[in-house]
Amino acid sequence: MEVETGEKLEKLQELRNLGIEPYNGHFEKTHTVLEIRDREAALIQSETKVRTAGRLMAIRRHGKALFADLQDHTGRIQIYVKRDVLGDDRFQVFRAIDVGDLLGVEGKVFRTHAGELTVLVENFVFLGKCLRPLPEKWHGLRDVEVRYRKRYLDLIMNPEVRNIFLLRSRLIREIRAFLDERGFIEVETPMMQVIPGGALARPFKTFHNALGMELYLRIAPELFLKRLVVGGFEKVYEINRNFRNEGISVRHNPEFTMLELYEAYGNYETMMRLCEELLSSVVFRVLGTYTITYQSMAIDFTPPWRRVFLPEAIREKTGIDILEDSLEIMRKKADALGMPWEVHWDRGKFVNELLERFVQPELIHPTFVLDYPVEISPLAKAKKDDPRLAERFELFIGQEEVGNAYSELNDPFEQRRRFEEQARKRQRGDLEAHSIDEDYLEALEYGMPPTGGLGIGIDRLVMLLANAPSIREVILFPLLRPAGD
RNA sequence: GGGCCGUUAGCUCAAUUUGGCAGAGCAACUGACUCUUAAUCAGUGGGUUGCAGGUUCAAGUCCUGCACGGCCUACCA
Repeated sequence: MEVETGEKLEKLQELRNLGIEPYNGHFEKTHTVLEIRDREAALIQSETKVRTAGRLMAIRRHGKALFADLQDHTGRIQIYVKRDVLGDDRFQVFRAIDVGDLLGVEGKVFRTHAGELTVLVENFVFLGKCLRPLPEKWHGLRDVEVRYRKRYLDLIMNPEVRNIFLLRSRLIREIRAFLDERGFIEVETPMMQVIPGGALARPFKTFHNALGMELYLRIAPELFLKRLVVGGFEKVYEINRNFRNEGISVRHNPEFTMLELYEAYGNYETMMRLCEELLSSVVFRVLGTYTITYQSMAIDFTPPWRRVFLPEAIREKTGIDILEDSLEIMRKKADALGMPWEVHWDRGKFVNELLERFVQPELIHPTFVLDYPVEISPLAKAKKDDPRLAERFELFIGQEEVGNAYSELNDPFEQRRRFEEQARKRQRGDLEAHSIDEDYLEALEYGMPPTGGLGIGIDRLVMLLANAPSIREVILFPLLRPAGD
């Protein structure tokens, strides 16, 4: 162990000499810190002895007495330790107690002359030794790399970080409550898949030894959830991890959390209404308001939300008609706009680029973008009045894509044609193109009802609500390279 | 993948434009102190300046390479 723990090890021995086994403590709480604060008046009046436990975050020694700050998962409270109250022997123990140690205390609650709510310690149980110094008490832990690598220290030291993850937990709980109330069933589908499908992305590959076969970590649960719709689960959802073998950025972590839900007899219109209701009500329940500020953008979740038609929006911004213009014309117009393009871009790629560059920056308030080209929507139903477009929308909030939904393609013949088109792209070297999934096609052949499906990126939603500039601030353990020495 | 920036004590940070004995606060340790709360007062210890080379009489500082991280960009739905 390192040098600075040497003194702490001596204290560990000192505790043992005083008859305390530092790692054998047991203690049952009667109150959390928050409960003590909430019930202060009654506790003081009835002179109730509370039992609470936590980590010592500061110690202020005063000779024959000391004050300390005890932190649990609900907050901090001051404790007051007096030799008068504990007696000489037990007060001695506090000579060997450090900031960072875990302690259970029992005593009456009172207010000091300075007005600080305090537990007067009459009994205590030592619950664990901290052998390393905690980061600085005032500035906390700032080093971003250390914060991510040692998230436990980040959580101990920085309450605003703890709050982000509490917010994340509440958000997910509210989403579940909303869907459960509406009769959705939560399910879990495979993370390890033989054919990674349901999205256009590169997968992680792994290997099953006993079966002697390659497997992929899922890039989406979509095709399995739709198999369940075939099976008669008419309303299903899954909140779980997806894995995509792509770049890391402030908006991308290789593993990230998605909500996907499917509703039989729905379509993208019903998904739009559901999405609007779900997110606006969940935001309101978690934050108590419909309006937030994200990175200096004022965002209003009050429904109804704006709807923008993608071909129209692009035409307005660029003069490009993504349906009528040939690739050649689109390239010329892009040149005129000063937008760089590449030879291998097809129409779908062009649309994405145009959307991102010219439309997306204006999508601050929640906005549905509708009418995506079918080429980039291989699992979505085409529109009846214009088969070049899919019954699909994406949801943008704060300039970020947060959701994606469509009327699910349930025609097995058409789905096969779409897969075959994707396979051609794949053969041409597009590693993100979808693979042909025969097993899924077979499921469709048994008949899938008309169905609406919706996916929502949970991490990005948490970023918005927590005003977090990086996805790493909302993922407890974001992926980092191993630390070098 | 490319560009820019960063890495100094356990933590937060200093270290003259233009190389000259590596410092402070917190934490730790010793002592005083029974209402303090960034407690206070007196004292003490603590560094392979991310790693490896190079230039120089002399490198935290200049140069090269590497590692890790951050931001931008690219890739990416």
